[in-house]
Amino acid sequence: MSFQLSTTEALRYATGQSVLGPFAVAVSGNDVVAVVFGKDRQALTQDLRRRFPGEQREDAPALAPVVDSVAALIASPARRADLKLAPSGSAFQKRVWRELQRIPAGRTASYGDIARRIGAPRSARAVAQACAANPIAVAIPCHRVVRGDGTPGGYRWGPRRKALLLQAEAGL
DNA sequence: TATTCCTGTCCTG
DNA sequence: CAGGACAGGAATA
Repeated sequence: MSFQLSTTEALRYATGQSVLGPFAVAVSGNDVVAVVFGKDRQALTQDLRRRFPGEQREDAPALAPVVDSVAALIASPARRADLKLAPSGSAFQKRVWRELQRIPAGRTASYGDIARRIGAPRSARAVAQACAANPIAVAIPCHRVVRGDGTPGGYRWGPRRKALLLQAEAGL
């Protein structure tokens, strides 16, 4: 849940535009801790404030390269992003998120598949819940998880974004 | 096809 | 602390 770093430095964030709409990226030190979508700046900062109750400040100049990297990743989700990710969550959630990062671009896995791979074969629904709680959109590819029957399943950021992401990495 | 139960988390009262 | 809601799925009737 909450995490502690050796520095007393506040969380830094910046916003940007992508092919899937406005987004925000938050970093702690050099680690990306969140990538979220939202309809405008106000919704984005409100989302961040809800996720990270502690002190935080906008730092657009310093984070410009990170914003560019994230925007490029959203446009081409199949590419390998050189971002250091540090999502905070429960042990179960981290197991799920780690497994998601092993799904190759252009491929999908079902919620049940992920549940089996982390050794919790009955926990497909809990896996879906963990996907929904994924704090780092696109970079942790929760969009590559679909239902066992092949239908898309849900997506925290809307079915349209999920479909577009999958379509973007389908042709390789 | 419709019920029922299962699993881990989060939100509410 | 109890109960319900979830981005699912397997088992059962």
